[in-house]
Amino acid sequence: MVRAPCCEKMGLKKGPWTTEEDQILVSYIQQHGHGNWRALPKLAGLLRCGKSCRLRWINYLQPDIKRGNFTREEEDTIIRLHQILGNRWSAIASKLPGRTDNEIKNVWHTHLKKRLQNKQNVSSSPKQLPRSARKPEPSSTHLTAMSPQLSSSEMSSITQTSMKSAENNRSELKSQQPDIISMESFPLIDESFWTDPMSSVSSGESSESDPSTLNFSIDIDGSELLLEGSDNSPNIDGNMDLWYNLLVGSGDLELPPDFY
DNA sequence: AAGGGCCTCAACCGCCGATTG
DNA sequence: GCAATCGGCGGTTGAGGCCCT
Repeated sequence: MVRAPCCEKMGLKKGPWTTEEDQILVSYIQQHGHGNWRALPKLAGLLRCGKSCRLRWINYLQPDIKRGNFTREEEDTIIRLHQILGNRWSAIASKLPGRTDNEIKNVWHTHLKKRLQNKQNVSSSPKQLPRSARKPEPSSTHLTAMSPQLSSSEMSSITQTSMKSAENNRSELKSQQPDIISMESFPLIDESFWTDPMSSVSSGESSESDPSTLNFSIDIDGSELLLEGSDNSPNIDGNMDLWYNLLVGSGDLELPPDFY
């Protein structure tokens, strides 16, 4: 049974790719596609491992790769998505056509992280705390399941640094509050949400009970999810703008001046 | 001009979930 | 059901270029 042993690295080349290797890889994939990455280098006549070939193709040789500096808009998008998704580079990359996860990861670590840190330092003042001080987690977001309703203390436990941790938190909450919330009533927003035509967002409106609260309801495959932002919440500050811009795609809402 | 430190980014590493036999 | 591989992901590394003194 099973396949040939994996990672037979003996005799395989490492390090930077030559133009000859690039040409071999490109012409092979153009002719045959990349059915099996592990078998590809052998079939193409490359002394590389399949992983190396895959990486080279995805990050550099693919025809629709966009080279060159990131635009300000792209950088802003990365920052916003990172606030919500955390270090899920591939998910962020999927929202930036022509950009790869590796490229985005690099630009984050070399430029954007510093940019955020600098702006936070510059915007610090006795009357205005830095964002990091006002927000416990960089991407914390207040989510409310439309039905059933949760108390504010219950909601605060659904604060997360990424969608992945959000899933974990919901699992935790489910185990703690089995009668209050179910996974079915609190659907996960993942990558498919952003492109899934079944998902839709209604425009934001102030809560009737609390005018400082802004609600957005999202229909995900028939399940309604409410995003709730409140001035009273230390976690929501700024994030309603993020949600709104990302979900509704409006450029009208401006991020706070100290955001960057 | 030299060289030391910093920055950038392509590539590698190791892990994990999915898939396969 | 189990074991092994595959594909994909995020973290890390290091060579080379750039900048500053």
